[in-house]
Parts: sequence; C-alpha cells; structure tokens
Amino acid sequence: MGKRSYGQYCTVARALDVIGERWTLLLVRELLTGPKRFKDLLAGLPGIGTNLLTGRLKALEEDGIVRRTVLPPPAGSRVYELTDLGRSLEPVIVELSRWGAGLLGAPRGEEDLRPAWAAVALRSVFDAEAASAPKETYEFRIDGEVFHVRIEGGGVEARQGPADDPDLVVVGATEAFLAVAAGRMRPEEAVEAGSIRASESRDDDALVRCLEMLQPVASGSG
Amino acid sequence: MGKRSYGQYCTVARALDVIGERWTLLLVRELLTGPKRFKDLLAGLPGIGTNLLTGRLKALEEDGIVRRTVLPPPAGSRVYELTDLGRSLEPVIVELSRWGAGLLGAPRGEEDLRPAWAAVALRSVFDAEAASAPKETYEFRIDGEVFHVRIEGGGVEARQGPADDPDLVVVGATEAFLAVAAGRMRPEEAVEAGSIRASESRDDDALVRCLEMLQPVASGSG
DNA sequence: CGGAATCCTCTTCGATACTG
DNA sequence: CAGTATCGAAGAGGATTCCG
Repeated sequence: MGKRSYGQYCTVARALDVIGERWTLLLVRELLTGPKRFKDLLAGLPGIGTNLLTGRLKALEEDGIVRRTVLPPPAGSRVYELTDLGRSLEPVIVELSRWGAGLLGAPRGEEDLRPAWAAVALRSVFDAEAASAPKETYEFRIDGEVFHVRIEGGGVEARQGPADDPDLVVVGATEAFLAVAAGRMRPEEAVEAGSIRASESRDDDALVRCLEMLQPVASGSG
Repeated sequence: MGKRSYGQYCTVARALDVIGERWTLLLVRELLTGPKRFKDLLAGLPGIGTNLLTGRLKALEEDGIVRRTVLPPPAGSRVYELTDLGRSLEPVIVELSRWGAGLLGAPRGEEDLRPAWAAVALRSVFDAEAASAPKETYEFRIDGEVFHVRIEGGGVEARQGPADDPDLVVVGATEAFLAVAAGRMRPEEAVEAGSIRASESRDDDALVRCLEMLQPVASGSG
C-alpha cells in the first residue's frame, strides 16, 4: 500500500507527507542525541507499540532518514541512527521545541519524564543564542544520564554521553532543567535552590556564560 | 472527550500534542498569508472534508492559535486568522518548508498546485537570507494571485494582496516559482526562459538583489 | 534480547449528504 | 456559504505470539 499523501505540490505538504505521521517526529527526536537500539526507542516513546515502531522505522529507512547500523566493538549492538537527511530535520525539531516550551507548564499527572527530553529542550535554547557565542562545551548530568552540548561556529550539537574536556559540568534533575529551558524558572533560581549545580568548571565564568545563554528565554517567551 | 496526547513532559511532544494532528500545520500554513474564509480554507486543503476542518478550527481556537473575526467593511466576511501564538508557529513552518524543498521534485501526476504555496516556499527561502539583507519589499504575481514579501530588520513577512510601493514586482507561474524556491532551477534560468519576469522595478538592481537572495538555496540544498 | 506478525478494539479520517 | 450528521475505510494501540 502506498503511503498516504496530501497530494499537494507544496514544500510544507511534502515534508509532512514524510514526517507528519503520528510518532514520527518524536522518533527523530530520540535519534537526535545519538544512535539507539529498538528497545531504547520503545522506552523513549511510551505507548507506541512494537508494530507501529517497526512500521515507522521501516518507512523512515525507505525515505533515507534512518539507517540500521552495528555499533563498533565492544558494543556491537544493532542500532538505528539518523542519516544526513535525517539530521537535517534538526532545525524543525528545534523550532517545535521552542514553540512547545511556551506551552509547557508544570508536569501533568502521570506524564512521562525523561532526561533525554531535557537535553533536547536545552539544545533548542542554546540554538537561539549560539550565533554570538564563543566555542564552548558543556556536559549535563541529568538524573544520572549524561549528555553534552557543543557550541561552535554558531552551531550547536547535543549528544548523549560524556564530553571530552568540557568547560563545565552541570548536574541536576530533569524537571529542573526543563523548567529552566521552558522559561518557567530563571537559571539563577535553580542554582540557588540547589536543583541545578556546577560540579566541575574550567573557570568560574563558565557557569555564568552558560546561565546567560539560558537567560533570554525566560524573559523572551510570553 | 479530551484530545489525544503523547503524555510526555517534553517541549517537542507538547507542541505535537497541539499541532501534530493531520491537516493542522497545513491549516496554519494557509492562514500564514492572511485571514481566510471557511471556503477558502477548504479550497486550500483539498481532501480535508468539512467536518474535519470544523473540528480542527475549533481545536485551534480553543488552544488560542486561531481566532474568528469579521473583516472590516466593505468586505464584512467572517474569517479565521492567526493569533500571536499562532503566528509564532511561522518558524516551524519555515523549517518544514526548507526541509521539504529538498524532497520536492517535479510535480507528480494529479498533484494540486496553488499560488499561495509558492508564496510560502519563497518566504522560507528569503528567511534564510534576511539577516544580511537590506530593507526591501517585493510583490509577486503568481498565476494571477498577488502576494508581497517584506524584508526588514532581519525578519520576513509574506502576505496575500498587493504591496504598497514595492521595490520590485515579479510575475510568473506557480510551478516556476516553486522550482526556484526548491532549488531545482536557478533563478536566472527561470528569467531567461521567461517563466519569471520583472514587470516593474524601482531600480535595475532590485531584480538582481532579489535573485541573489534566492540563489544560495539552489546550490545549498542537496 | 531484538524484532516481526497476528488479532482485536477503538479512534480518526474522508467523502457525501443534509441543514441553518 | 458555513457548517452538522452520517457511515464505510483506514490507522492507532495494546496484547500476545512467534522466530533468530
């Protein structure tokens, strides 16, 4: 069966023909921070069901957005990762994240909460400020999971795993990072309250610079 | 019945909870160029069905993205328009459009084709170059429908209707504009082939500047 | 463990017809 | 025109099972 299409010769419609179905962009979000195994994806997409995940992955593979690979030893696990075309969806996710940040109030009852989602939100906040930022690398330890954000040449990369030689290591809870990224809490508040703290820092200014980049969102988004 | 939600405390998921359903972002695309009546929306979203359009509009109204208004006299028609929150979705549409441009080949058999979609695609191309651009206004007459693009202070606005005092008026066919916006055809080619032409211009350089802004995409997107 | 396939129920979609 | 009502078709989603 051919997939459903809007049947419009339009750039936006064509994009949505490919990545507009339910779960698809969240699947891309999961892969944005690095390759993932099938069961990792299942865990990051609560409620999707194995059949649907299989179907989406197959469609994305056919469209050249996702690729199956085997991780180098000693891992050796079969994983899914984004192709270049898939990674070029990053600006879409970033804008969605920035828009969604304004709608994100307090967690509702029984809503899932994962460290990786805070990493994506942080990435979209830094993205807005990266143009005027110096080259810098931050490591985030969010509820035990480790990510790093590299800011360089106006671009931003957020990936899972530790950074080598980070300028700053920040430790905190998922909800605190999300509250800051969504502009619900000023970064200094979070630091003062102890829900976010610098654990290692190359120089004292690194934390200040990091917080300054997170700052504009708090005031900017209405 | 509450609407379906991913149930994730995540900025991206929250955005998709609101605008992730089928047709919703295309509906926003339609309103991006200005207020529209119900039947205009139906015409711009072939295949949607009246019940679904009604439902989507109602949901968007409840979420503060769309507002019902009456156009000032002599029009006096009931229309739907974007709120500020709705308009802030523009970056999302722009990025989707830029991503989709790379996938947009030649029109497939029986695909719909509307002038307004070319206007949206043009807007997303200009958006990338607006930061370094001077203040300028272009009027586009696409298969008889009139739009204008205003570039000012790094921002871009694309709306339906004529511009007052445009620096340049460009006339052409929908498909030609889309081919250029998608990078399938270099702007000078389109001009040489006569499928796009300047009908009025404040100075001779206006067309050159306009084409230069359209140029980088042709080479940039694979 | 990593997935694919099946079954069943529910919701949503999409097209048409109908009403204020 | 601007919607509501209706109904068959398609997709979502949860459980379970099978296979390598």
